[in-house]
Amino acid sequence: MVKKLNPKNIRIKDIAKKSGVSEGTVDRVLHNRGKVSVKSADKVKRVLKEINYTPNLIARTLGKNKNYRLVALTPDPNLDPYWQQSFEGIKSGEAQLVQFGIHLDVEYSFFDPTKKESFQKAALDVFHSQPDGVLVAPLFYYASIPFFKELSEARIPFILFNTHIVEANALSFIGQDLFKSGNLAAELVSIGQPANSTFAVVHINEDLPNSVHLVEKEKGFRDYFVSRGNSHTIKTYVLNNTEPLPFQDSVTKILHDAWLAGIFITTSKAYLIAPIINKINPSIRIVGYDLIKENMECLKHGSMHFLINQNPMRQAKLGLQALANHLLFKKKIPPLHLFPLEIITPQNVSTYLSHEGNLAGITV
Amino acid sequence: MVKKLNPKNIRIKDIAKKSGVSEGTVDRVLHNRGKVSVKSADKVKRVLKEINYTPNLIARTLGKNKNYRLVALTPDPNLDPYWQQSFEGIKSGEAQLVQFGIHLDVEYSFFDPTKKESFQKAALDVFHSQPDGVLVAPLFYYASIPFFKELSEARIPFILFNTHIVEANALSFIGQDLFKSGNLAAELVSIGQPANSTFAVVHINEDLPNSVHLVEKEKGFRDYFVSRGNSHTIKTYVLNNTEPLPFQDSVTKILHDAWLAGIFITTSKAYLIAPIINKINPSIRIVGYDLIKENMECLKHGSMHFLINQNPMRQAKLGLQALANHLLFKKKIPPLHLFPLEIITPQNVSTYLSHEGNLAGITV
DNA sequence: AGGTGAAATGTGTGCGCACACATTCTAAAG
DNA sequence: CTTTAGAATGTGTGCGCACACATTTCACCT
Repeated sequence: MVKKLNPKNIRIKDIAKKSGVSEGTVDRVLHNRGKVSVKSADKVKRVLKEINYTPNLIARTLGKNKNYRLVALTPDPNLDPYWQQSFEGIKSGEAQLVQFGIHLDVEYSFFDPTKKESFQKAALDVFHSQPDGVLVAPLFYYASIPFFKELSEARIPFILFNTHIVEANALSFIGQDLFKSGNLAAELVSIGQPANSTFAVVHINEDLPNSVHLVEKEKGFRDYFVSRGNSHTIKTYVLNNTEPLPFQDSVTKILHDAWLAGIFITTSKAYLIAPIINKINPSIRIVGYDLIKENMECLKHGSMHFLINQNPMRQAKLGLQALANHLLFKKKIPPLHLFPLEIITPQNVSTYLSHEGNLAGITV
Repeated sequence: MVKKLNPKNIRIKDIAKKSGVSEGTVDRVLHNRGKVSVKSADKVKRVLKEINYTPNLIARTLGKNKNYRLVALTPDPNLDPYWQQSFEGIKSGEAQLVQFGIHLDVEYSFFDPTKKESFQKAALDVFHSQPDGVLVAPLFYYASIPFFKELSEARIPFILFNTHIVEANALSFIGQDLFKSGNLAAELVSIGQPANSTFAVVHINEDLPNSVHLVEKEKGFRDYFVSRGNSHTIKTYVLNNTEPLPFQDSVTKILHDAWLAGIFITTSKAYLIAPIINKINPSIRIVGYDLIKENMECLKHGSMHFLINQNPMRQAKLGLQALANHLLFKKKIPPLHLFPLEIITPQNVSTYLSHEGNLAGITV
């Protein structure tokens, strides 16, 4: 095997030697710890400028014998398979970090994704426990703003995922551009469809005006047709009661309302609608969200045609890793990490499944 | 900040204490270095069984003062934008590893992707340099088999990407399932199209019988229609001369041959065809491969409708990281890492672009 | 000149592992 | 009973960094 001593990497020791001071002084300059004379600081800075020092991130974490305590503030995974996947993503990120000797104390604070008050209570708990970092899916705009203000003031770093709240001033947002997501849904629902078709946007089981993310998707959906001067008709429906019988009734009513060419469901609950629709009129194209087991069944059976994958698992996993990168490796975190809008069809769904999980490496 | 001493992680030292032997003995047992009495070995093994020891991968690399020399055997990036992206992926992987203090000597051996002999020569060079690991895109089946045999015998680990050669007995393959890729292309080209349509498969600028990957895609394409008992007609064309004039001629001939509803181009060269077709008959749907600049232009202008992203950048990056995981971290590498088949449309193409590159973390 | 305190600077240690090397044990030979 | 090779076992060191702590420097005062 061909091997040779590594000549490349520059250590603090090298900088110290080059600038004629001790390692301690270099360390103080590098970290702005003060207690350095102007003269010494200059010497070190000059050397730093001429060579390109990149600290060894691995060595940096070595001496860390402290445990960071992080809290994930997300909807209760037991209430929704979507959030179940998100939960698994955090677990998976945790496990990966353990492999590298990084033991995080990850705690959870769950809330009911349909209840604003539940979120508020959970957020309060999180703040009182004063963690070292927070990963949060801020589903409720107004309820979350004061929480973020508190965190900021307490200098507790936090990362948003799933729903972007720009004013939060978070360390980073990880998720998708929901407006573009709506654009894409519109494209998928209308490909190969005749002019003058009618499409429906259906929101299921949510407090629509308070749910920015759903509104954003619909905006994108409508924008697609408007900006292309298309002659299609778009209708919006909100379904709240998901009890089987009244639900079936409302779905049937939608179909009687107009002859639809396609339906766009803005949540991961498309599987509740698809089979009903399909029985009545199998030619209606249905576009939904997420690789939930039930949705994939519909894809396979042909009662649903497209899914847009929000990849909650990877979002959460990345969120946790970003927090670790920030706290332990002191890496710079990009403030925005937008995921691609993944299109799932009956033909490629299987390739997304085998791919989830087995992410074995050293990178995002 | 809430912190506390880490109680969790078990070190070699702990195992040594628990089993009443020294760290050295534990180390010898862990790595099968021999020179351990049966009695001691048993004591250690018993402890190992009861506790779940996971070595700290970071600490493992710390003492490594050797440089591993890796060689990437890929088509010349200057000859093709697709391979340019692959090249960038390797570079990016390298940079990421440097951040963690891992300095790899990555060398390159390029070949002409259209010339078998060029591959053979480059492969020979690689073998003679006796690297510590190889990352290779084995475009030519028969030419690569003896190369892999040599590597195996010399116990040089190698990873395949882009094209899978099962018999190679590689450490791992990273890429896509090309048969399924053909399935997907068929689905995309036929969605919303009337029954009894005619579709064309077009191979561009390749030695078809020698190019397993293209044949596999066509098989998948045809299989889709056959297995669904569809009444469509499929035609195959091979275009070799890409000089503007004769090329335009052959494309026009294809269109005169039959009234086509859609065309599937099996390489990343769809951009050569799309504008020509679009001018003659803009209703023909075109499905191609890869986020090459030229292809994306066609998407935006509407002369192309779907791309399947093979993600050469991430394939190559993962390949390099897998090699590092194997050599440095001694992680187990999954023998097959199949990428999802990503569907690109005019509406989601931008989300794939911003996403490339800014992969900042500690994981795949 | 000697003393003093704060500022500046330097030194030492540990993180967990791999591996080189030193030491101890054991059994057979003398 | 001693010697000795060879096996078995134990100890020490370095990787690069962060941080605690020890030491030096120096201006200023008595």
